[in-house]
Amino acid sequence: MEDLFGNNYPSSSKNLYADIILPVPIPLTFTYSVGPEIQEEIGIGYRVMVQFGRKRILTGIVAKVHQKAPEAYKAKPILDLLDDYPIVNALQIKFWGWLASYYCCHIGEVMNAALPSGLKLSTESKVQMHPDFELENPGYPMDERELLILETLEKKEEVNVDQLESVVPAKDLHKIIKSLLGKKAILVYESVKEKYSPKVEVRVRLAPEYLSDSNKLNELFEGVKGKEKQENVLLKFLQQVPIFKNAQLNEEGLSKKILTDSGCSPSSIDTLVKNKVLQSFKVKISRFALIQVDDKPIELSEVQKDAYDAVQKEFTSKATVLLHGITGSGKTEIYIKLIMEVLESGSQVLLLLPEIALTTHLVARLQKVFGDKMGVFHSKYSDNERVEIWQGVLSGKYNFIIGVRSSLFLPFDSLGLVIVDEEHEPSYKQYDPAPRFHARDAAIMMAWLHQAKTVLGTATPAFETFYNAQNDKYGYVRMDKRYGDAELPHFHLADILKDKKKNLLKLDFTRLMREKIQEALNHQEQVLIFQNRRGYAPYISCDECGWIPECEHCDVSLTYHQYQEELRCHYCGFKDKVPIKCQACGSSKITTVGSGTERIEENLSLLFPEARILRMDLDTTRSKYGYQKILEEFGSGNVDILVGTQMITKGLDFDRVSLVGIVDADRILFYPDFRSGERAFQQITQVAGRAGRRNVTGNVVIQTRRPDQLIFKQIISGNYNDFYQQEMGERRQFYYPPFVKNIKIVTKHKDFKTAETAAIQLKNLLSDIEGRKIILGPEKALIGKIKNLFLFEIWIKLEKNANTQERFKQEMVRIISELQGDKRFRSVRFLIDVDPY
DNA sequence: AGCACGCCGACT
DNA sequence: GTCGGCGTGCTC
Repeated sequence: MEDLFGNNYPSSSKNLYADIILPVPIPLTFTYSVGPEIQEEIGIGYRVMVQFGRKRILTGIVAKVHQKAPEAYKAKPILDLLDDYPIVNALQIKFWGWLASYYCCHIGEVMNAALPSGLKLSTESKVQMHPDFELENPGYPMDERELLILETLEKKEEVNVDQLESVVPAKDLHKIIKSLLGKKAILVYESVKEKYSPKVEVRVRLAPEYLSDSNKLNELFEGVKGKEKQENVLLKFLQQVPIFKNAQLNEEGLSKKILTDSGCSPSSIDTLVKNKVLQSFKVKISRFALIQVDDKPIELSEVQKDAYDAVQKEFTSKATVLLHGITGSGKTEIYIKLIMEVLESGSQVLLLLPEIALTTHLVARLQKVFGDKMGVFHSKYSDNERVEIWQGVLSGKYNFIIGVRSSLFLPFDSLGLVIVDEEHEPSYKQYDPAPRFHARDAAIMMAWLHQAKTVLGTATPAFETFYNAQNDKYGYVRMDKRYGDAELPHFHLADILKDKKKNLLKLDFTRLMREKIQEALNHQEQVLIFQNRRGYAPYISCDECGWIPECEHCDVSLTYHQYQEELRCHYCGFKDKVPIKCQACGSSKITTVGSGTERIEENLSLLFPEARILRMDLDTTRSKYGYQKILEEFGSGNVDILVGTQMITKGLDFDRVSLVGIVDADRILFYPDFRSGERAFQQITQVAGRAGRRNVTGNVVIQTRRPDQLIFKQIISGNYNDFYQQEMGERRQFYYPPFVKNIKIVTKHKDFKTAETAAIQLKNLLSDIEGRKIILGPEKALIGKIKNLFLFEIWIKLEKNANTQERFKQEMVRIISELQGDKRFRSVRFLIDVDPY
């Protein structure tokens, strides 16, 4: 409505408030008042700028709009509305709330994890001289440094705080600015700047008048006759953009870069633009190259078709289906078929993959099928790229996202299907920072919010998942035939101790392993060697007294890195020189103990000097494309042996691998954790799955000191169910998940005693909470000190009852915040990990 | 978390 | 005397 003076007021101005989620670790939303200018627009999911505390200006997300004025305080006003449309939808806000409550963290922490930092805003403090202030007549005495700043400000309109650091030392700057503020000599204000800058391309097109009138075009060519450069530009343009065939094409234009790349000079293009022959314009472009779509229909085999039908059938009664298909059974095709179906119905699809699987051929394969409708969300991408994917989901450009854990936070509004591939992967659980969520479980929740379906795919289901399938909570589809009927590999157990006694163990390799490798090499077949430990040697030790160098800040031994000739702590990055003498007894007999991938690689080159060997671990794949390079190299057949960590279990699908060797199975098996058996089964089965080809049976050699272990029999027979049954017996007996719900609490403090006391106190308080439970500890954590902070752990086992769990968590959070109020424990950090891994 | 306020020790 | 250490309290 317009008043007499032409001012515009919202028709129904009222007292409106908004609850804002702010990126701070406080378990609340904050109520701000909504000014009349933005009352019409504001809504859930919009970004706003607010002042928080005395100094800070933050970006927040509107969680709720209402008219209830807060009673205890006066709400501050929202400073600014940042968007024309909500950047986060209501389902996401619900999802955030669920994560915060289920995983016992603050909603601000969820917000921090969810939004790419390009969508949070950067506040840059700017300084300017106070309009009423006169340097000649200051009104207050000014010291020298204050005058320096004022002089700088007089020269320029506005200055960034950090620019003043050149005038006055940074550490004093704050004080001086504060003092100047007090003297009303300057103003400090925040200017908000979007960090996100879309990538733009400059394009040119022909001015429209030439399009409709062919005479004009002829005239044009007459006109440029003799002006060779310009003529060239026009010809190249028409060659690239055949406007005679399709006039529409002119609208899209042609990238200026294409013209300059084909030999046109930029200046001649500019001249044509200046003469209004060409028009120059800018378009936002995606950072991802378009890939040709392969429109061949995918063909499912009989087995795949059956499995696909079975999944669909399960979906009629269950929202979540476990697709239990052994390695090489062809789950990917089933995914593709399911995805296509959902996309055609107009819904969105999310495919989650573990980090390391995201650089493999699976992505390329899917990209071939889905082209640029598919967005890839990777953790190695820059923030700009993440924002682009975010906007792409928002605008509907991407209906299908394939990505890591954090792609769960993208602004989907109509998911129809979520697929969690390699569902058993422990890396789906986030530990640091909060929210400590499991992507598989969160995905199921997310799907539920959208009334969508979930497929959990794996060759070796997590016990929790299989348990749910057994109890009819999830649907279950099994595929136990390898694609193309490839045979399962032969397993061999090699006894490390026996060989050692007979002096047959050479450089970590048993005779059997060496023979099998030689055999494969003779047949020109490829070999994978698995060692789940990177670096050269895990530690060094004194032969005389057993002394082992340890980190000064952490409770771990230092790892020996041969390449840099140094000892390094994998927890805090501490580095030390390699000692020449034992610091305990003075002996100079210091040797390396154990083997990492680096040493295995070296050993192999000594044992098989003629073989071409490559190593794949965190150290050799650190660069953006390091991983792909190694895979390509191996795939090309120029490599005989690939040594690597977990990584080699993912995405390798090479026809020429006939042997898989596991250097030290015990390392996987005897990890002090109730899941070690499950994990060993998964890992060994996964690596073993890489062995074998269409018509030659593969071999798997497992080196161990305990070949009698039952688990090996079960792995070898591939009998997941037997293994599951037996392990579950133990889990039931000793109260482990899935029979109980686990919560781990870690106390962290620089003082050992304080960390311990806090944990003891907490345990006592927790014991009084109602409900059936077992509380273990506190115990010093496996690694008792990291970065000079001591760690204590409490493990809670709760009965399987949603109400008990809910109540327990609520009480627990209350107790912890009370405990933090105690001045002894003020600086103790309490980390809550629900469903720890 | 981050930031201010306030209360103590060791310096020009 | 003040600079700066960090313990304490609060943020709509």
